[in-house]
Amino acid sequence: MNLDTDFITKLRNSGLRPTKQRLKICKVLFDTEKTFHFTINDLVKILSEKLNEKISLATVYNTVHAFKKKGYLKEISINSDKSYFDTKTSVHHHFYDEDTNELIDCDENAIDSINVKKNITGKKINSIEVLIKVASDTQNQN
Amino acid sequence: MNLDTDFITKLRNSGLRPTKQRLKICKVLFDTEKTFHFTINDLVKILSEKLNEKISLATVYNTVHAFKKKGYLKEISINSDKSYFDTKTSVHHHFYDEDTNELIDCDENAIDSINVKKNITGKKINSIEVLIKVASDTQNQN
DNA sequence: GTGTGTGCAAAAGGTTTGCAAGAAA
DNA sequence: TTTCTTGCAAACCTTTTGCACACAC
Repeated sequence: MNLDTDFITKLRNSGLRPTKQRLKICKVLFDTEKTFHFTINDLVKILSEKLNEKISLATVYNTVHAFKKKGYLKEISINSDKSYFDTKTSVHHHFYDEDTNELIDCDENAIDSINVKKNITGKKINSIEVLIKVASDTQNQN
Repeated sequence: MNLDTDFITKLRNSGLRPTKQRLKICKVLFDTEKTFHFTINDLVKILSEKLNEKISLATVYNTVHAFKKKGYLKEISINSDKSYFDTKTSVHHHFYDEDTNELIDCDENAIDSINVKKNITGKKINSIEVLIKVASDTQNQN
């Protein structure tokens, strides 16, 4: 498979040196047909537990932020104390399951495009994102 | 003015003892015709600088969380390292000014009601909130 | 070789917790 | 007097930083 070569090219093209660590992280994040959500902690865990790769925390942070800056990752806002990242970088909406704290992509056509009739003066809209909070139908809320 | 009495009643009705500290915090948060956004740090600053009230951090956290639990405050999600709270507790949308990190309420009728055509099976929708990120029109992005 | 990237440990925020002292009921 | 609340400091967790060493070019 030529994935490694692809990643090397990808990194080089964006001015990032294709180091061993970055390639490992690429493999975890982009070597899959599916996009997914993760926290830095998730990523470190996957690297160390599943791949037995111990990449230092600082390097993981550096890499994730570098990838975000290059547009390979997106940071997502949910009520939380930590940052979530998304390997799907296009603008899209999310469900947030309050029972499980899971973040789920919303089908592209499940929500009609949103028309903002009144914007802030002198500002341009960079993104419009919807967060739909859901919870179990039967369970009581507290 | 009977605001103190109002707050005392409000607190008592929700099972919270109307302590000196909680009443001071009530005054800052609810003794105004306007709703507003704040972080815990903002609140501590207002209390200490403007009102010269030094309420311990732990107490402010306790109180804000108690108020949130009782539905007097709402926590808002934006890409950030700290929690924002909102004294307007009804479901509504926000602009987030990426230049200034300011959170601005969106006019109620600036966005049409959103129709979610496909929900997660077995879950009920608790809220649908839109975050519109804006930035200066002239400024370059990086 | 030069400059960039990595790894470690320490530091820095924001938030939570444990516990003794104080206030409300 | 019993229970809830406060305040302080320490603990915690996520994220950032400084610096020496290592690697990519």
